[in-house]
Amino acid sequence: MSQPRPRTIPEATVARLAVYLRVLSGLADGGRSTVSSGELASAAGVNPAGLRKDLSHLGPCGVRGVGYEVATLRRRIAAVLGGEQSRACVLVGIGNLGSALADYAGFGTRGFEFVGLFDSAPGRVGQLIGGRTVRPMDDVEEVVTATRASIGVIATPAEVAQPVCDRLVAAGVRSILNFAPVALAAPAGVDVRQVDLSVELQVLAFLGQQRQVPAALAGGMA
Amino acid sequence: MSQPRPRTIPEATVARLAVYLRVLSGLADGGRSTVSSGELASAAGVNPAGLRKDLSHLGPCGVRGVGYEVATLRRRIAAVLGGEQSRACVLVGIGNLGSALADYAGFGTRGFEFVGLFDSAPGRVGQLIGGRTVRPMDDVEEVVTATRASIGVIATPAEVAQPVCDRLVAAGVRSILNFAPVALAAPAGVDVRQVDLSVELQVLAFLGQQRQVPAALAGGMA
DNA sequence: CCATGTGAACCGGTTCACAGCG
DNA sequence: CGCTGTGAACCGGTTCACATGG
Repeated sequence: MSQPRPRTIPEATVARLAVYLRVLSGLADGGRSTVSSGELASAAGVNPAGLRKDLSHLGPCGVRGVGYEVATLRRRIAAVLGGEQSRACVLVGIGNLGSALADYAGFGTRGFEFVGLFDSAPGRVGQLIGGRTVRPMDDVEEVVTATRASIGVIATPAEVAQPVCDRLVAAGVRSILNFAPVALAAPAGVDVRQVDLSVELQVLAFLGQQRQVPAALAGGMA
Repeated sequence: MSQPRPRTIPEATVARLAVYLRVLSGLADGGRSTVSSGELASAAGVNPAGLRKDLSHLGPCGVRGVGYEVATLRRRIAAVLGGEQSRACVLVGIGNLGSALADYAGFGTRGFEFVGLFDSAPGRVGQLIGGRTVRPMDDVEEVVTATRASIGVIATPAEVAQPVCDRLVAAGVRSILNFAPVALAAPAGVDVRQVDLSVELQVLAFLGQQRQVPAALAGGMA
């Protein structure tokens, strides 16, 4: 309400705040009332000093010599992430991945609501997924307009991702999470985030293979 | 075969190489024989200079004044990523997300083979997903040993992810891709990569909300 | 002449060490 | 005395501008 808003928060920090929020929710459910940076950091898989620096972006919110109050910190982070109000999302492409996303409870509990599931395959339309009925792609503009959905999730095959993106943007969507393996072009003012599952696996495999090579070289190089 | 191996490649570069590889495959299928850094960069969604720097880690592989030969570059990247040989993976947790992963063609075409799908729910065992039969969790050690699978993918609920991880590591898995929303602890020498779908959405929502605030402040601050 | 390849500045983020305070 | 909060060094990665060479 007033102006104790921190000017800006690094994107990397925002991503971790979301993780802390999840851990804090678990702690709160377990009845814990306070945590130290060390404990919270270890549960989140990060370095304690880094965690404290992350939290410093919200202004002081711990008690020196003691730690952080779970309930307070949780509320504080949720407020900064904008998690208090619910946000309407549409999801396009209800294949295996789309169904997984529609069903995933983690979204609902964080204030994201899928107000529309869309697919162009007649066979998919009408199916009930995560309590919602899949609608034909033709309805997408109407739903986006009616619900003022500002977030769109694309889980279609790569070939149709760009046209789907264009339609979403034209209908008023301002943020897009893309699971299709193509780089999407969108006008300025529209955020696009890319999640590429096979890239993750490829990086992992590379690191694994790297682990071997240096060991082998150690003998030959010295 | 010889030692023209670059000493080391930044992880961020490895991730992008995987993307370039996909784009190049598409270009090759389309019959293209050469590309410039600008064109390839735009298709991959990155900056041209950055792309050239990425490729420089493989040693010179373009023709000045012309561009890159699609087939050659493709083979070169595939070789560096180790994509020539097929790698055995096991996948634990065949819910919606697990099924999506098992079905995803993008893995197979990049040299990843799921040699075992596992779930502890008796109802899931025996199902046929992506051409493979789901096996009971009890078989996991046997399969990992027999196939020498070095990569494990976890798509279970958060509560069981850590014990599953422990079993995989004990059985010989050295790299783990974790989709469960918990930080996994693993011994040194085991790589763990975390993919958190709801975090991505949360970051996107935050950026979207940020877009509004500065605009509003502009009037009040001046 | 044009696009690659790269050295050098630049930037954001991470780590460290310690000052500050309950 | 312990844990938070933070300024300063540190590091990896990105961007830029230009030298290099077909």
